Amino acid sequence: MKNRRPTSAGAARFVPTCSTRVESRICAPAWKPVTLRPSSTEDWTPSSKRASSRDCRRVTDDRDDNKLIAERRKKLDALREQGNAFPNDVHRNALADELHATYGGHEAEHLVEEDVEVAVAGRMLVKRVMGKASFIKLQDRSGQIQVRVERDRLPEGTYAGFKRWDVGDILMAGGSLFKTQTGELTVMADEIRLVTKSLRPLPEKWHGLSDQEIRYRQRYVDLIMNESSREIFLKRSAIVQYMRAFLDSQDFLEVETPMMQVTPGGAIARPFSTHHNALDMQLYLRIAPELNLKRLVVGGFERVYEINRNFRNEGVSTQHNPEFTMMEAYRAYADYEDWMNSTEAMLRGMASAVNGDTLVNYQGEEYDFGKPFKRMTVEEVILHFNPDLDAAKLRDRGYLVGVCEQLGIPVKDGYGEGKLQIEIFEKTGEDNLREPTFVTQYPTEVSPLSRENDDDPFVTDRFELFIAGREIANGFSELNDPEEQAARFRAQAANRDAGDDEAMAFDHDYIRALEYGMPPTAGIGIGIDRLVMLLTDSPSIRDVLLFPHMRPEVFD
RNA sequence: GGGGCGUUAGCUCAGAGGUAGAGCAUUCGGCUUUUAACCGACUGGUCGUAGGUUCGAUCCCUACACGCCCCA
Repeated sequence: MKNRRPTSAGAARFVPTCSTRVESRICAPAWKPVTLRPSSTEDWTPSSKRASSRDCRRVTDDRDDNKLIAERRKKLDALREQGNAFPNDVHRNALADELHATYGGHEAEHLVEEDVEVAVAGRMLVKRVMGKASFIKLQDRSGQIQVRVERDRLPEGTYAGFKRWDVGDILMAGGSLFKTQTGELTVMADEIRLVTKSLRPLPEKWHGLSDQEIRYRQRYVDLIMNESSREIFLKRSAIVQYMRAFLDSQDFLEVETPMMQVTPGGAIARPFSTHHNALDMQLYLRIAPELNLKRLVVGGFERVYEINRNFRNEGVSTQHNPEFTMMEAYRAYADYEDWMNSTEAMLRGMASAVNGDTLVNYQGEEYDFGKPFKRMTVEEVILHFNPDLDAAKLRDRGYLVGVCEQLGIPVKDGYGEGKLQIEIFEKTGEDNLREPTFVTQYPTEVSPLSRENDDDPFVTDRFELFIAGREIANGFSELNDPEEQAARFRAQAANRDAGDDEAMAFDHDYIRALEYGMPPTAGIGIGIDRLVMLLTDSPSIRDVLLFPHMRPEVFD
């Protein structure tokens, strides 16, 4: 494996730090159930301001001649005639799920006696008109609530207007709670407003939206229609929150380091380049934050971490997105074994917190995060999956070249024994590492930033964590000998001169920083996107990215 | 970069070398406790794009675009 922090791919940057109700502005730990306070800070102001002149602008768009949209535009035109078609004086005092939680268990008669007045708002996803009365369902960020709309309970003319509203429109309804004959908690509306007109029809109510391309390109439609998709991104947020809380509780400092770098470093990967006009210079988007984070350890921030985007100019696949999210953490006075232990503890706690179980089901397989993770060296993995190989010759270049040829692995002149081992490991081992497994003792040759093992300088004090055949984390004791690091950079530079455009550049300032002295330190990188895939049973990285990279859509 | 599959109404999907179909949605009518509400009537299409073969192509062929999957 190349010396990158998790090869994690893809990621979405949308990482809300607070999953509690926005209104309350109170963040709860992700792994605790979020409690919703009934009738909290959202008050409902039933007044509606009358239209100002600016609202009478007629905005028409004749680009789309779709009948369904044209019909809705006409309805919007009528709304503009009547006043402000896009009011912003709408307030609610209840969320759907909070009402179900609080009143769902109440007896129907009891509920009537209580006379609970609520104001709800959301997108109308169901509309059933039965003459002079109707049932609708509104969806807010918490869930759905049914509303009964009766002509004779509303001001004159309101019901006639309501009948012209469309599924997809955003409404506000005020009234008291009751239960229908089948026991469904429902709001009996004595006020109802069309708050925002929707011009585009939603997908069909039963099959929903299944077209993958539209789900990715128009994520907003996917989020409206597919609860499973909403759940993935809620869980993604909970995962990141758990990780932050885990690190914060151990006194780690969260930092942000540059995305734009003069010398991209910290990983072996192809960068994106860009140009700074005022300075007239080429800049690169970072491929990893590693070197900057270790500069901070030199500076005395002994425990730091960053959760942010990396960019790698490589292929796009179910496992790779050009920009992806990585957590990197560095801890002074610790070694790679400490990081294996805390990584294991963190993932165990995370699985319980996020999924309620240490058993993780992924694509038909089950992995128990509750059991101790396996630990094997690179050479042990190679021998385990290639039992015919001669253990005594695993560091014999000629022998390894022969093995590679047998396996159909192209061998380049510059490859040493370590690189050849890793090629064999990747070809025959990685996919088969299903149960959570720490693979240790990566060859020094492919680990230019890792500390050599004291007993065996052929390898470094480094590990990668594999789950379901995929690299989830990469960590090591950091190389803090500036002269050794300079020699490693020179070796990389030689590779670069030999035509390897992924090889690391010599970073003079990083060497200078190490020359001031970096305490013994160990670091880790965890690919957030792949972790989210694992914990949400998602087969493609695009499923866990809100806006995955796509070729541009053609609008004609 | 290579290979396979796909692209038909707003959505979910059928379809066959001879002027294009269903369900839902829309529109109109009916209906005051529905649950994919129901009943009746209507409407809706450059069949991804561009060429080619053919008397005739949405269907066959080629290229391209976009997507999904696999491989490098």
